[in-house]
Amino acid sequence: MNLSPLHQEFVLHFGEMGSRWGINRTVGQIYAVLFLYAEPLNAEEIVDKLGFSRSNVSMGLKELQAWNLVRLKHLPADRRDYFTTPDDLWEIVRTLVNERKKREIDPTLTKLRELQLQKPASPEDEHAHARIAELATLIELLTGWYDDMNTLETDRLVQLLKLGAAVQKFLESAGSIAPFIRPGTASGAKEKGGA
Amino acid sequence: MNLSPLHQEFVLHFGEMGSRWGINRTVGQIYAVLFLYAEPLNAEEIVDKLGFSRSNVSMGLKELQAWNLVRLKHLPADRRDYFTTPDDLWEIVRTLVNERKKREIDPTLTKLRELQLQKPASPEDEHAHARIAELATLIELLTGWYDDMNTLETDRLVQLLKLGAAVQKFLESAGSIAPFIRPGTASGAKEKGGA
DNA sequence: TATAGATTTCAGAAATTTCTGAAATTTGAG
DNA sequence: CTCAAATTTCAGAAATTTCTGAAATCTATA
Repeated sequence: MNLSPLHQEFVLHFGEMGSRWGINRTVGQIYAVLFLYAEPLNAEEIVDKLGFSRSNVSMGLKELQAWNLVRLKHLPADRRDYFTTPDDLWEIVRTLVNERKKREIDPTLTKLRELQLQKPASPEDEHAHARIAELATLIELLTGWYDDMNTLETDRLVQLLKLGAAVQKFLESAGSIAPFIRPGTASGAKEKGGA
Repeated sequence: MNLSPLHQEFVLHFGEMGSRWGINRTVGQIYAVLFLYAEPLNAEEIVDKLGFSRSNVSMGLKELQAWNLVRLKHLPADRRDYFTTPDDLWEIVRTLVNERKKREIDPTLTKLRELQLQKPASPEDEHAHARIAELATLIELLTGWYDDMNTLETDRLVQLLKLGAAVQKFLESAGSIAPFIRPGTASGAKEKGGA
């Protein structure tokens, strides 16, 4: 590995973590290198730094592109592809969450809705049905909230995050507010399942 | 597979998704079965329903316990272990997020802090350092916010989620509020990286 | 404390995923 | 259009993960 100790340690860690996420070690390391360097890198440079085969790097980059996690750049008078990660970390976070939602949540929601159409054929099915409905409602509430937050400008978002639970203060005086919320949203949420 | 069509379809889906998450197909399916049934199940019943080997089920249950995702129950005059998932879905969500945070975020934050102590040895290291610092700050902001929200009662949390981006309305009138926030928090956050 | 039922452990088999080198394809400059 | 550089594809090798059956361990109670 052709990296300074600082770079190397970061890259190795990201590789490890990569496998706890959906992506694999190689992809994690490639991302880490791109993340750390100010300048865009081409595939050959990544090969040099990480010591993977050229084809492996190619596949890794392809996967990162599928995740929208890297940007493709071109330098004048050089037809190789160069890659970077966005400078703005919030852009990265948004992409990451969007993509994970797309892969890990949305298909489940679709499936749950589909299952809700099936006619239950036994008391056990009835119960499963209720459970599935509850789960769908909850996921809709969460993803609806997320989509909503995602429309906020970063500065606003950061303001809210810093506010944290203090935002709750407003809810106390919110008897006056609740009525303002358009009623037909992800809201329908059960008041709390029937334990 | 010894399951009604409804159960089976849900279980298979969860198995698939399980592998997109950190857990594997088997564990996902075991969880799915426990989630759907009102009554606690013992290992043998799971073997019967899913057709895995007894030892595989044993390992799967152990992993689910390590994730805190199942509860152990005992029936009178029966010394087998019975397993369920919590009735309250919010409890499940909280556990899930807590555990993923513990496994996927916290170790990275620790590592980043550790790397920040290293002395940069080149201009490239300087840049990497800045990047790492920025990332650490952002993660601290997010996890700080999460910890904060996690202290809220479920009802409050749901209220806030339903409010969604509308909560932003308060920020407009928040010149008056910002000062109230204790200053020494995850807040220090850079105003927005230096693109 | 002996024993039968329940659970866990573990080494190797099976399955899956990742990685490579070689060959094929794409691309742009001349 | 041709050629050389750059990238992608792909079949099989290597590595890793998952799964199993058999043996070991644990545990409640008679």
